[in-house]
Amino acid sequence: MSAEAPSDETDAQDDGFHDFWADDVADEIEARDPDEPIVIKGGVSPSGVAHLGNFNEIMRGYFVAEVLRERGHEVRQVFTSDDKDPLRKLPRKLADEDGNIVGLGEVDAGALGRNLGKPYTAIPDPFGETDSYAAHFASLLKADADRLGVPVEMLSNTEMYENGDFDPVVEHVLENIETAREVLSEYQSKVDDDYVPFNPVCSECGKITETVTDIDLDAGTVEYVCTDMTVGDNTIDGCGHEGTATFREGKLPWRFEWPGQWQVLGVDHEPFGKDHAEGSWPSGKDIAENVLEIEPPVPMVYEWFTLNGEALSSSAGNIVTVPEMLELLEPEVLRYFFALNPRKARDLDLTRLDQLVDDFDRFERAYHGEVDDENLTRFAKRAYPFVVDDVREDRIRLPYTFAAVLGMTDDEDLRIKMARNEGFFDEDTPEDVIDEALERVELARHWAEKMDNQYNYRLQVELPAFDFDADIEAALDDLADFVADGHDGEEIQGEIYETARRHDIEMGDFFAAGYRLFFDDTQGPRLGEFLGELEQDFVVKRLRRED
RNA sequence: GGGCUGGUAGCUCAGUUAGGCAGAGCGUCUGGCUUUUAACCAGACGGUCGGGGGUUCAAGUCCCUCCCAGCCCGCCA
Repeated sequence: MSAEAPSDETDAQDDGFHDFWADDVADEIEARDPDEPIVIKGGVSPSGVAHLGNFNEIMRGYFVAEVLRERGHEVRQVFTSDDKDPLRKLPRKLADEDGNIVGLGEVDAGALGRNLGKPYTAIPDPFGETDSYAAHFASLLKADADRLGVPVEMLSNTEMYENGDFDPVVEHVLENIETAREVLSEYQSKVDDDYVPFNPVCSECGKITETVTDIDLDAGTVEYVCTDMTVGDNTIDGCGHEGTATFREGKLPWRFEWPGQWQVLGVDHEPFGKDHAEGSWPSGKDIAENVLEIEPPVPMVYEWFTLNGEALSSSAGNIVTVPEMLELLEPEVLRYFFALNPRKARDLDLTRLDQLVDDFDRFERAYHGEVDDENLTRFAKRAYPFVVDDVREDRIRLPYTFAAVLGMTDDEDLRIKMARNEGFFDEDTPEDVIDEALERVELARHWAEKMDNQYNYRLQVELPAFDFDADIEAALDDLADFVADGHDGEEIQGEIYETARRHDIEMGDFFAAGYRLFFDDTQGPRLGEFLGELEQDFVVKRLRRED
């Protein structure tokens, strides 16, 4: 993704106020005079499903990364999978390698249950495709990032421990354990004089343990006992094994691990959700500054969005994945969604996706200077090049709902003709532009089907149930005769009006009768032209209400 | 109970930094395109900017207070 700097975007920069939030964050990062490459991180713990909510972590950082790249910096965007964390409870839903969401019943749940307490990287992939549960999850996220055109480097925490990347951090924290305890105890009441900020992996049962009995800094090892671990209301049994672990055979508690990642990776910026704003961030910042003695990254808190008015929840099934979204809209529309102000809690209402797409189209027109809205135009001038891969003027965007209407037929020529009739294409519109514009039809069609809304027109193969007045029936018979004589769609359309007038029936009632017969609905596409495209015998029989 | 972030038209949202006429799109309604629906054109309707108070010549914007929502304030991440 490359982006040219719009030439008319200047004055705002002088006084520290920008039209695109990513510029504000970029300013803050630049103000610290960071080493190149600038590192922007995101991260999650592998859970059951990689859903769209996780993409805040990736997309928010992405826009900042792109802004910095445009300003001439080298930027490395990384995403850590916190995959040395133990599996604490069984997920209720999982996503398979294609992003389809499946219940636990469809995988070997028993195998998962036996692995409670073990690091995600030590648990087999429930789908048997990749090396581990963690690898499965990471590959889903990576694939989704690719789909959205975001170059992000996936990093495994487990590997970072194995490589020894964390050795200096673990060593430093254990060396300064008094300070570490003191700082963290401000945030966690559990921290006392016995607290050891290191959790070894039990060499016997493979679970993460919490009881360290001795530290040997010279040898770089700790002694531990594999005791029970309390997780919420449940207890994960320890095996009682007493052993020795190196700094690579365990992990830091997350409150230390997060700042540890900042240190190891040299993180300059990290966006995080509102849940971290009050708990983890203050402690992470404090630990970074006063235990690790590093500068914490520039933070950015983003609001969560809701889906169809409810919080995202994989257990409640209220989630959507990137592949699912990309069946309904273009990647750039999804990118646009994440380019909007992160501080606003938004609702992603799938029933009103047309609204989101309309907003995007308007945003795009604003970039091209075609919208009389100063605020929107300023935002679009700056942000659009980061949202759309390939900035061009010749694109034609069919309104989403109109594209949905075109989706009632699979006949591409009919789609083109209808779009032409509505003025979206003219005689000079190049074929590839038309083809590109029509790509939206499949998306909008999926949406209409999935939502089963008013745009979900289906030609009825069987004669629907109906109840017409005698004069309407007579008018339908007349119209049938007209069609039987052989006329094109435009003529049929005209004749519908003529017939209705002749029989002195309400235009709306007559159209409603037509939509009932062909779509079993009260509305539909422009009827005459549509009938003109269907097989004549079929239309005649249907108008005569014959099976 | 304390803290953080939000609350602007029926819906989705700009505008809040740095006080200066309450805005857009969609929806709705009316009319138009000598043709219903979709689209398009014109117009209209639509507001206690969450409530109240304060500062100011002037407040959606600043201050105080209250209400509502989400999150954090055990553990974990």
